[in-house]
Amino acid sequence: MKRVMSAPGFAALEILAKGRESAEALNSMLDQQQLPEVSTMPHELRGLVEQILHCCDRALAALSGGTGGGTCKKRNPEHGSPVDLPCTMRSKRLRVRGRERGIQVQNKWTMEDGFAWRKYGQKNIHGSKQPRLYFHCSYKDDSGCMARRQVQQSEADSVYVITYFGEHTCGVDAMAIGHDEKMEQFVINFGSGTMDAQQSGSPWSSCDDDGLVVIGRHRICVTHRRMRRSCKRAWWLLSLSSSQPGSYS
DNA sequence: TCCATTTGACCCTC
DNA sequence: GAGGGTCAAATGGA
Repeated sequence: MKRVMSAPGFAALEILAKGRESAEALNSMLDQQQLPEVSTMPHELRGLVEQILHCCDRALAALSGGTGGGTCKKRNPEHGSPVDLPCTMRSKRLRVRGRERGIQVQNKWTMEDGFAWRKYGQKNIHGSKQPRLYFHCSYKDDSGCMARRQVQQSEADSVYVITYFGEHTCGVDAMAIGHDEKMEQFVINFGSGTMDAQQSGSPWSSCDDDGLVVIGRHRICVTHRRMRRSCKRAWWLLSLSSSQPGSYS
């Protein structure tokens, strides 16, 4: 996916770099225990800091036109083209050679992260009471986005442990959209009508085939019906997360 | 009718 | 062979 860097793009890069710097500073403060009042939950804080850093890295990589930072493993490019394989029985699936190492993040309140995920599997893990859930990007079919994640709830403290694999190449970075804007600022426009997402019930009923979403200063063309559906879900999830104390929206 | 989720089976790695 | 990851048919909701 080729991108052209615009002036606002450079500005966003600058802001993201600054945000990353701040997160790193916070991380080092946690390392040195300089925040005694939060020492009761450094684990969660560490997870959040790592998540912020990860998000910044991904956003920076996306804006820079790359497919991701050097820390992320790429999936086997052959995956997802089962037609190339012998189709006897159900043996047309391909697997990645060797275990991938993902980026692990812990989240206390929700498994939502702003991206649109589609669940494709669930597995009871040996020695764990909580099942592990498997998700891939909702735009996998549309954009060939190979981002995946695994979610497992910790038995002890109900923390969601989320492990990310691969990079979002779908170009829809809902995380970047949702995290620096207040819900009150969200204006969502589908086709002809414009309305405040907070005031109306759901603005999505007015969408047409040339839908346009405007969230704060961000504009996203949504011409694919399935994509609009995912956006609708994302809007609903954002509404939910904004009402949860401590959520990172 | 379309799409997301569920779930059992298949396949791979260790 | 055990355990984990993914596929894809079945199912249900909008």
